[in-house]
Amino acid sequence: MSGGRQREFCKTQALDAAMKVFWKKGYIGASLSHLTEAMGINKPSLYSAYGDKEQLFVEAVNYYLDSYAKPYTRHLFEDVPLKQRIHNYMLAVLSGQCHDDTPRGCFVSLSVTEAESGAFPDAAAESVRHARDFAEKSLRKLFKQEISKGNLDSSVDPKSLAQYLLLVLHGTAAMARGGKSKKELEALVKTAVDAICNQYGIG
Amino acid sequence: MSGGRQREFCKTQALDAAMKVFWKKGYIGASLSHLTEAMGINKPSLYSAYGDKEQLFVEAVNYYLDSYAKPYTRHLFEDVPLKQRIHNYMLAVLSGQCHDDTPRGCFVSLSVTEAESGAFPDAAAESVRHARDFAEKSLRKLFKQEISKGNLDSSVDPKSLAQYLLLVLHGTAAMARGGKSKKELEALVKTAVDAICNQYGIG
DNA sequence: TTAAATATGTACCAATCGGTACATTTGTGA
DNA sequence: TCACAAATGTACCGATTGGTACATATTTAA
Repeated sequence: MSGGRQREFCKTQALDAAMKVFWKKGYIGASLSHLTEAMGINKPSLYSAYGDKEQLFVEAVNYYLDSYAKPYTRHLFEDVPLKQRIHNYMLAVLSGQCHDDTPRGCFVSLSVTEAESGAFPDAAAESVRHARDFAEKSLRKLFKQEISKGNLDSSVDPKSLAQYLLLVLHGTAAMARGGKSKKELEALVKTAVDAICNQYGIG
Repeated sequence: MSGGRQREFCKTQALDAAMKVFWKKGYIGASLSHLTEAMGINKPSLYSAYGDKEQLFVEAVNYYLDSYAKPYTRHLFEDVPLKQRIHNYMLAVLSGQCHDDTPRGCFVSLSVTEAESGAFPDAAAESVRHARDFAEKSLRKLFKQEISKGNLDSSVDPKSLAQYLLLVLHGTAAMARGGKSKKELEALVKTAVDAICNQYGIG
């Protein structure tokens, strides 16, 4: 056991607060003043607990992936028809993009965009790419699985179908961020899922 | 006629350069150093010609709308079948999102997202909203027109159809920004347009 | 009780931010 | 040629940025 004064804040709770600041303001727009205020700590505590701004951001992205994004994928593997699983998944993600307790839109989609500004440190950009790829892998895994089970026609390209759904989710993320209501976006998602399922014969 | 020394740079050309900097780096990320360097002028010249950073941004958004975004809409009203018009329009916008001479993605979609960070001046946010609404209005106008012409079933909601297409374009903007190839995005757009046209009986 | 270890709070650092004062240069109209 | 108007270049402003030195407070191990 190591000696010394014990930390007066919960690292995970503070990380959650920091993540929301990054989500709201972006990496560049989130100043240390914003971060420390939201986390309820001061700068030396932040640097001793997380390293620096970039490492804090990387931890925030990983935390977001584990605590917010990953749980959505359970909808993809439940015991209901494929189309309904897709629908449930899409609506769950959308719900996260429109939640009252978090900023609007998708933290990862936003960060992918910001990472292209040039003012993004390497490790931060890498963590964002990793988070982005997670959803696509889950969807591709699902569709390959369904093809081998015979629930999905083998002429369907798992990659294309996955990318189409991600295209829609990037779209809802941008529109949610822009203020479009959850109800309108739900209708759009329903249209998009219906259209692609009819196209690919997913019943 | 007013006397005085004459400007040594072209206002439109400098504005084009400034727009690309905002497009690449965002409003907050585009510092005056970046801007003046790209524009080839110094700060006092910038302030005397455009006012301040915010007014320069507003002019940049308006310039982008007139010179880049609006010309795409001509595809919507040409003398070819409706589905092909939609397809041509979507591919033209996509092409602008993947052009080598400009940053990737859509300047407006990006700015709408950034405007929600809270650190966005009012006039800047307003000009971005105005630019965003332009595309939707064009599409809704088209579909209303096509319904009254009998080329589109009257059960189709012009607003929903327009929003679906914008959803797709916000999606391609995010994915183009994230590095997805133009070829892959073209295939996705084709899939999305085919799917919605089949759904709505647009031949 | 004491030494080492860790956390916290204050007060600071150089660099950069958006923006401007001022002297200089270059032009127009009389 | 002269007075005035406008653009440019330099050099600066206060505020904020990410980051840290250092003194103090609190803990464990000896």
